[in-house]
Amino acid sequence: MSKGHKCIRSGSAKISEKELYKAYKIFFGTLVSESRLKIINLLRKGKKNVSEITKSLKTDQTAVSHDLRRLKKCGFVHSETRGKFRYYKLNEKTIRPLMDLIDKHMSAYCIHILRGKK
Amino acid sequence: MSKGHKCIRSGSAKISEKELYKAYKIFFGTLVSESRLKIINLLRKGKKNVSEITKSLKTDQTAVSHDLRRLKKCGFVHSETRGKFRYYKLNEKTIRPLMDLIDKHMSAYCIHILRGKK
DNA sequence: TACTTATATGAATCTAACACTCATATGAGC
DNA sequence: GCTCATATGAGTGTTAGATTCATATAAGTA
Repeated sequence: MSKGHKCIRSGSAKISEKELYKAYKIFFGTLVSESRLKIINLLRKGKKNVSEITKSLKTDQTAVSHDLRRLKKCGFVHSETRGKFRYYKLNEKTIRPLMDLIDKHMSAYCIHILRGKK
Repeated sequence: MSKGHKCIRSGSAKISEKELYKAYKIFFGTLVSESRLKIINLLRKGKKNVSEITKSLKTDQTAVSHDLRRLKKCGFVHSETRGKFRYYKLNEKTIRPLMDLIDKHMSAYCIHILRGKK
């Protein structure tokens, strides 16, 4: 069991360790973006459609759609279409508690992270 | 309160929104690295010194030290010196539960993240 | 003291991952 | 057919970061 390929179960599929790390990379890479983090923090307050997000962040619709696509791909958000609007909402099961933990961590380490080296 | 600069409290200091996002970026950027994730996952099993980590990951000591420095700066790990050895251990308060949540998330979304577009 | 082991740091280089933007597509409602 | 809402694709420039080398510090040991 500890020799050879390590495999991880994801849903019904088996994922190699290499693939898992690739997924991690995409997942966390999604969060290294001010605009996507702002979208997440906005959606923590409740569901919003694309126009609302665009207006709220004072940015451009195309950029928002690109960001939402990546957020959705990584499971940060879910979407729901109503007429010509598409509403996005936070993944309540994992992402909300995760962001709450991040807040907690940041309130303790933010200054440390920002201060130069060491 | 909602107009003008938003400020966040971190420990005893006040942090502007801009700085907060900078910290987020550094924090998550730390996780977009296979080697650092491997270190974290290794330390989830218990404390290890630098040589042990280096051996376990079959890599080079310099690289490990660089990674540990960043992990420490961001509050992922703490260290404790014993003689000429330095032991690193996971931050139990926030990072362990955070990684547990990530595991949970990954077990549901990993395949989705890996599959091409959409 | 000098030597070895353990760990950290600094600097330089090379590269890949993004953000951003433009142009366009799709699709709903009117 | 037109407008609004949203998505997609492709191209480009920028930058963060991985990696490596050379060296520093610091503890233990002979």
